[in-house]
Amino acid sequence: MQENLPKFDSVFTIDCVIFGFDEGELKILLIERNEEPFKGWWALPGYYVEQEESIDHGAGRILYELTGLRDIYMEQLYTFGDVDRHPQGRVITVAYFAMIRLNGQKELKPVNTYARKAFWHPVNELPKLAYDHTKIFERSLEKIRRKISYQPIAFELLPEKFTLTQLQHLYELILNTKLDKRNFRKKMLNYGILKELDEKQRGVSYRAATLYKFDKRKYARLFQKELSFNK
Amino acid sequence: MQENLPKFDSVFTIDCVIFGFDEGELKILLIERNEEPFKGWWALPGYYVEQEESIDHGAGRILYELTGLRDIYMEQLYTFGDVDRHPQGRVITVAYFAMIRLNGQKELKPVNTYARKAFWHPVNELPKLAYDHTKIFERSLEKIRRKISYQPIAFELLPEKFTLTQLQHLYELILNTKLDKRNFRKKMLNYGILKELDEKQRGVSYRAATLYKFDKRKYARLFQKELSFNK
DNA sequence: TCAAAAGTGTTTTACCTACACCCATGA
DNA sequence: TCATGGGTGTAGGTAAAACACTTTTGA
Repeated sequence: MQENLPKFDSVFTIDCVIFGFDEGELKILLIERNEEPFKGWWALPGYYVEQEESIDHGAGRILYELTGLRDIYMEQLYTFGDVDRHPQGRVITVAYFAMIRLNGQKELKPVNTYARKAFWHPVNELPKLAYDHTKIFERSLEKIRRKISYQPIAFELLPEKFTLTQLQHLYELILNTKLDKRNFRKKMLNYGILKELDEKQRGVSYRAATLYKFDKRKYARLFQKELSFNK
Repeated sequence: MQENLPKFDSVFTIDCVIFGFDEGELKILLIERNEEPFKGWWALPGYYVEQEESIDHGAGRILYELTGLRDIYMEQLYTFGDVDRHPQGRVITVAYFAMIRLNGQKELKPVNTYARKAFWHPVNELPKLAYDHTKIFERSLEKIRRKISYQPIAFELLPEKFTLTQLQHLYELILNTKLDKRNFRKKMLNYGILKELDEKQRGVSYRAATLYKFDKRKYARLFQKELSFNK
């Protein structure tokens, strides 16, 4: 950096809101902080962006270091830049979010000692979080609610094979509402992005449900095209 | 800021994409830079965020200093943080956008000498802009396209009194498509957010069109409520 | 009287909504 | 055989899409 640019005591960080679905609950990934300020508090995984990395790269790196999770596709949510959001000075944070599949709940191992541990926490009973992380979380919840209403992103949270009822429950959870079973199934199947499998649910004490898979290619064709105003 | 926080040679800036509608064209506000790098180039109005101001505040201040425009409601668009986006070092920028009404095209007077002048430029024939500002502009155009498809934000660009045809032309311009006149009018009037005035267009050499006003209160009631998934 | 834009209605189609019963399975 | 969720269809309403002609005005 050349000298003729002003220098500020400014710091940027990244914070990640990672949603998962487990045991019938919507959860987010939290860490227990191992550093001041807010030592011992729970917080979103977040840390400083390095000088020589893009913020997208930083988001991936930080998530890995604090949780051991790798190669998660995250989307930028919003940038929070109130003056007093950090007790020690001016820290602007770029929030990212992602929805991921919890295959068998692998253990989360922070690589960085900055996090004492990382764990999944149900969104319904979140405690007070460090900094303005509660606000960041709330904004991300609004975001996925809005998004799920026009793109079936819920698949990202489900196991590879799932039943329509599981899918419906997830929608109901995220949207905090009840949906009509027949209408829900009709609509989902109509999208044409579900592949019905020959397989059925196993080990349930009631009629076993058909399993479905999500068809990524058809999904992309349907939802990545331009949104169009109705003529 | 306390000493125990790492210090980076990092700088944040704000860049503003301000849309206006004039002479039947969609325009954005550009400045001519009066400082290196890119001295003499055209760029989005943008500058450094100060230490003791929130980024929202910074956006308003910077726009005022570079253009003389005040009290414009801007919305955060996206944060751009590639490593090489600024030739002199690491600069992360938060982009904001707004759509404003050009009442009689007041002259734009930069308060800061950093901008030699500020002016409106049609979006269809934009030259190469400084930094990655072309990319920022393109992203903001996508954003208003998407947004106008579910919220009638086009009003913000129009004069207080406007005809339905003017409104339709603006939609067609932003969406880059032709719309059916009858369907367009039906849909717009059905929203119930337009007040028909007793007044007609004047000074045109054809049948004068009825003027309409935008009903802010009804608009707010309609579009600020929660989006709901269809049951 | 001509040019130019204003203004207007109907039919078809697609999708959303509401709603209730029988079926298959394991305990 | 019972409890539990799986699975299915139809009718009514609303909104979008397609489509063409008459009216008004000033030049």
